[in-house]
Amino acid sequence: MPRKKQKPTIYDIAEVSGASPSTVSSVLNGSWKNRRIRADTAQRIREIAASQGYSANLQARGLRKAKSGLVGMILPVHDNRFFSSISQSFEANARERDLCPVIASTLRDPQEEIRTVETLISYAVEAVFIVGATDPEALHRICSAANVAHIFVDLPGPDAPSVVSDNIHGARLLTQTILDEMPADKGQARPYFIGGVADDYATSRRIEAFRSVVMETLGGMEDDQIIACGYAPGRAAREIAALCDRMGRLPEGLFVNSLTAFEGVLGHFVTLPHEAFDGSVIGCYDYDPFGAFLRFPVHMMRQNSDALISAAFAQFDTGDFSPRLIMIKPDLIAPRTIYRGRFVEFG
Amino acid sequence: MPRKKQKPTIYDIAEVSGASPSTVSSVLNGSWKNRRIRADTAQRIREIAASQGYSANLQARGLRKAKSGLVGMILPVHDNRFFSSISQSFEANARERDLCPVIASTLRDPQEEIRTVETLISYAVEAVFIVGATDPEALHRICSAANVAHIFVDLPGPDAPSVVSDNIHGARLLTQTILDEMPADKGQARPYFIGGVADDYATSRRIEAFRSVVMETLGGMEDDQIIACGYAPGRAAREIAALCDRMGRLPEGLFVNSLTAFEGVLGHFVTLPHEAFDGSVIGCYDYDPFGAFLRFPVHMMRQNSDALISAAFAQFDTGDFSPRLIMIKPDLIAPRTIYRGRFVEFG
DNA sequence: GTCGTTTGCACAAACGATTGTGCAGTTTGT
DNA sequence: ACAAACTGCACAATCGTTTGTGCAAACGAC
Repeated sequence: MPRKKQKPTIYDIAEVSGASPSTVSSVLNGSWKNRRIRADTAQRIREIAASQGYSANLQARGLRKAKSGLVGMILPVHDNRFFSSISQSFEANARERDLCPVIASTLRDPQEEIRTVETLISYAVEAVFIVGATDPEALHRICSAANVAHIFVDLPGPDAPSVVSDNIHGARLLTQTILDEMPADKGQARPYFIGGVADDYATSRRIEAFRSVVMETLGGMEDDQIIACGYAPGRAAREIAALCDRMGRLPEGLFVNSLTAFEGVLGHFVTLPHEAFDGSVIGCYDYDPFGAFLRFPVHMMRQNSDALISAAFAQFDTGDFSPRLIMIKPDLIAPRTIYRGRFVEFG
Repeated sequence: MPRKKQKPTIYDIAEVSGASPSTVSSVLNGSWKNRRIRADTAQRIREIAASQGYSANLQARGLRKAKSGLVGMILPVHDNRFFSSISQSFEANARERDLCPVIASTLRDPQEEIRTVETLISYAVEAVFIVGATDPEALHRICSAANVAHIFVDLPGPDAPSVVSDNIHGARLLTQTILDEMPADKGQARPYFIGGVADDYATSRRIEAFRSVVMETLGGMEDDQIIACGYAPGRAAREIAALCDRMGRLPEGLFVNSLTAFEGVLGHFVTLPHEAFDGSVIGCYDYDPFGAFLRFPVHMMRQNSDALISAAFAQFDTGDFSPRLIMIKPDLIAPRTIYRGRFVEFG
């Protein structure tokens, strides 16, 4: 019932105010000083616009300026601790720059990634942030053919800035922590790495870091200490069970390479008596607060999603989209089980 | 290096093909049959468009058609299990309808909600889905002033369709389950409700349901069995500690009204000996899989985010935006602790 | 051979903004 | 008092689509 039915345009305001559409436009978008519009004219127009409930049609503006005010991001899924945290940072950063964030999940489907990026480009987004892409090359080709700025996050891509987690640093730190906390007699210790796919970008780096720290610290390591059995919990559960079986106990150190693998590991751990954990140090690359509810302490690496996105936007701000690799260190989260060493009370 | 520099337009295609822009347009958007374009002309144009890497400028199209192909959703935060799951469903539903989802989080800030909805409207979104709004009235006014379809989700709003979780049903079911599982002698039992804010939309309904089931089943209930102490874990921890202190044991039944309250409750529970849980049944309204890692079983209600969003889109599809309240039943998740009754092994 | 139909497309006007340019009137400089 | 400079705005083109309308040529019926 208010006004006619459609949103007022600058033409409506122009008519009411007696000014021309161009004057109205420049007043309303702030360019009126350069256009030498009288201050009181501007004020009058602004009042009329407000009273009519005017707001710019951003599609028209976008069409004219060949910019949309939109900034796109694609990621594998929303319902995941890491990615939803990425989304949250992305929003904040986009809004700080007066951009409207458009976040799309592509379910790790290369075709869907391509379609989605094409759609974003058709909306003339000012940049595309590509998080955890499965086919970075294809996306890069599309974006650069359309001359659209793009930045890879979490997984590096070709010929464009990439902001990734510093897996080497993180894995070295976690491994070092595990080794440090291990019982005194480290001579014969055989720490294990479990989970992940060996030629994944992230996993391969972590394995490398794990191996080098173990070699440096313990002086030796064998290949069977790496169990890259994928991400499925069930598989990890079987592998850890088999391992414990062979060793007759838990390994002195265990580097679990993902939450899902950790879930599997836990599935086996619950079958073990409490003392089983006494001589072991557990670390998990990736973070979930439920770690605080476990009966034994876990060192966890939390990927710094905030820093990843902030760094990506910082790069965006520079306007320089030449290739480079920016590493963000993840955070080591100290064990924080709420069972705080009172296990004995539970017996 | 490919082509000139900018994306080709229908004019470019027109020039190459020798057809007029309008012909190209109608071919490329599918309206060519009604316009009596020869099939082979259409085919030729389509091939040229493909070879030039044409894709429509969606801003221009949106401007012309006064529709954008965008559909907006606002929600409090991304990094939350429930809301990120909502996002995931929203995406899927939007894409099914060939709409591009724009999801924005507003951090429970009424001003931000308003600004965001205004922005979405300026982009001519085809509808706004409003999830968990803090100021539904204001948002309704804005949308209806701009004549934009909107649907409230999770928290009802005025004068528009609302799809909400069936709190009454869920809370009745959870309460009933707790009471059923309680030890045989229910005569003197005093189940408790803890967490939430009593005049919240959801909490008030849940309290009402809890109360009525308790009255029906046990024949009586006192006001102090409702401890609506808010959502902060710390507060819940203190309240449950004080309660246990007064009673000298855990209550026979406990209805925990949110994950955060549950976190607080757990903080106290870890100080209790294992036998303390023997005579108690715990339920939590809201779901987190970490429940599977606890030493005692927990009945959890999972809000059905998929069903909520699907129902909202179903309503959207009808094109009928008159007020109505659609209730979605949440799911009761059976206890599934991975400690599967082997507690004794841990002593 | 004439007169309606149909076919196949081109023309041009929108959509709502932005922005380069033009042009009266007023002010300033001398 | 006359040119130069400045003020304050209006005009019109433009961004890339969509879509109502117009108009020749081909076709059909008689």
